[in-house]
Amino acid sequence: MNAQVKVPRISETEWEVMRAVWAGHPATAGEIIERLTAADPTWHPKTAKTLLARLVRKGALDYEAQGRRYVYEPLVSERQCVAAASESFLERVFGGSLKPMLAHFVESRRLSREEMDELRALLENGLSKGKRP
Amino acid sequence: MNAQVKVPRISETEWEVMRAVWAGHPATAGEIIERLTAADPTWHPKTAKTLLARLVRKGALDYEAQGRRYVYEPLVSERQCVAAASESFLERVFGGSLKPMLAHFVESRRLSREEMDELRALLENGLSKGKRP
DNA sequence: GTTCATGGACTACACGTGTAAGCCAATACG
DNA sequence: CGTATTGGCTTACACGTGTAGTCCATGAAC
Repeated sequence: MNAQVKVPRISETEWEVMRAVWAGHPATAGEIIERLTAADPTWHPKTAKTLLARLVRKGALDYEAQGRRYVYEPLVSERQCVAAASESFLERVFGGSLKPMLAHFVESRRLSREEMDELRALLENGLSKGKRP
Repeated sequence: MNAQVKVPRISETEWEVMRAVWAGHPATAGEIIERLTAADPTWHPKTAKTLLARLVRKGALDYEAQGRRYVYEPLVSERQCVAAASESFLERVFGGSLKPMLAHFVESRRLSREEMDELRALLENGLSKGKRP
């Protein structure tokens, strides 16, 4: 189940579209556009359509004709894309060093008491349990 | 010292150049190119020069003529750029939610016991010392 | 059935980015 | 001093990206 498919490069704006698709699929262009405009009313339907087409061409999405309209489906999982983007970011901005990166985030943003606790718990578990659901 | 200067958008490749500059400045183009090729021999001097010029135009670097050559100096600090890039990444990939992001990294990469401890310490301090002006 | 609206395909276009080459002036070398 | 070299300035060019508009077919509304 881990075919390690090559994740295409997803641009900034394309990420928004992908997230709209991941939010629930299969989904028609209309539904996706609805989600996009809900989050940000400045989205232009035509723009969204162009992005959808590009994502299909890139191999990030697939579609299936359903009558006169398409239903889109992701070909790459959010996990995969998140992993790829994170890796790239880590490399580019922190030269690949994880600790400075984590330090930066923990420092830069105030975490609530709860978040800290949860994160701490995550640290504990990550070591002892290392299990992947 | 915190003029909060607008950080220009630094592209992937430009990051490499900036890091070479941050590594020690002022530095001549020659020195910078040396550092770049040291890290990655495929760097072409002309390409590096183009990038330097672009970074100057963008306002990320400044230079001062020193005889027939320039010495470059960053106009934006690594801290600033790291912060900006991190913010953008966090927004794009994790919708701005810090915790899932941290969770992802803690999960995805195996941290050594020491790193975990350090990170945990960081969490403790972050809270107890939370000096927020 | 004719018309309008909806949805997809194709086209447009400027700016960013990666990757250099060509040109020109000053300097170092002989 | 003349020449080769070095370093900067200008130009090139293809592909990616953000942002749409136009064209065309099909289904919905009358």
